[in-house]
Amino acid sequence: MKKPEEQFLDYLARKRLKNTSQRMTILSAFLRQKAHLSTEEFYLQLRKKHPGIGYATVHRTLKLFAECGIASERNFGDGQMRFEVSLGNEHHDHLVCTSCGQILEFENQQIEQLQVDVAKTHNFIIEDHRLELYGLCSACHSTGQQSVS
Amino acid sequence: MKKPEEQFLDYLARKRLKNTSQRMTILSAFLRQKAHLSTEEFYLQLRKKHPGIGYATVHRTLKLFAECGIASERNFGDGQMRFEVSLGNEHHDHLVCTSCGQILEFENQQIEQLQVDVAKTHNFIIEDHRLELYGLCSACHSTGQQSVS
DNA sequence: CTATAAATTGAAATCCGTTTTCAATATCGT
DNA sequence: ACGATATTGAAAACGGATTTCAATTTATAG
Repeated sequence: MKKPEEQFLDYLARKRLKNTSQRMTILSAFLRQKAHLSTEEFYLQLRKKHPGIGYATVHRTLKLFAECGIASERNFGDGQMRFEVSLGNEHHDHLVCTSCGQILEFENQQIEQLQVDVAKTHNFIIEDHRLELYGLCSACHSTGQQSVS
Repeated sequence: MKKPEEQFLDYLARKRLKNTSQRMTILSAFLRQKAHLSTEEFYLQLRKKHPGIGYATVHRTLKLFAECGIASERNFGDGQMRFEVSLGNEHHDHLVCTSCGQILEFENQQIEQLQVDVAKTHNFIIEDHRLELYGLCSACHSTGQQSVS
């Protein structure tokens, strides 16, 4: 498995794009982050340490990460695009807490297989898929908490 | 099972909202439509027969349908909100063709059960979920068609 | 059947996240 | 170091969803 840094640099070289300090700063911050942050949230985090980097650059760089395969774009229906590290983090689906916003990942090979079966019966070729369960995470329902607002 | 018309009128009465000709026109057009239309697409269709009805009214009325349970909002990641008749159309997931845009529905009870199992192991209470398979429908891959553009 | 209060309507304006524009700056191959 | 080319940050533009507002329609009370 190639390292994300390497894969990104390869991609830049292949596309004749340039290696800039902003891109490297954003990459290392991105690889360090754990949560599924939106562009806005990520930008606000980054700005604390690197106030010089603009929102547009962050946005463009996250898109580059997605293009070169080290990140994947996610959309949990809240109107914000989110990015997660995908390289070295194999396919998984999500549990999204509607109370605290926490996003947990899970894998289930049986579900994956059943999806393939469904596709087969509809003569459909799967390119991608998404499965999200929305509800209350353990912490939120055990405290009786229903909402953060 | 209550009829959609009835359920909508009950909802209006309960909320002290008014029964207008626009709302009834939109309701009957909505119940008649088969595809998973976006607000914009639905509005353009409707306008052919009912040019007097404005986009804002269509939008507001579709939201009312969702509130009262006869429609459900869907988001297939293309940045458009879509509505489908949900009353009398039990839970199902979707196959979305990335070439022609067609949206097929399917149900799979085994997948549903596995989702419940996953939730249980994470001590998570499911309120809702979404499963979408993206790829090429039968028609699109059998003709070798890869894109409509 | 009015009169009146309240909800609705359509057009236009606003919102809000995403994406693009553009002039100044930085990078990279030579 | 030079010159061509890509990148940057700020601000503008974009696109779909939502709200505003004055005019109109509906429902209720008299």
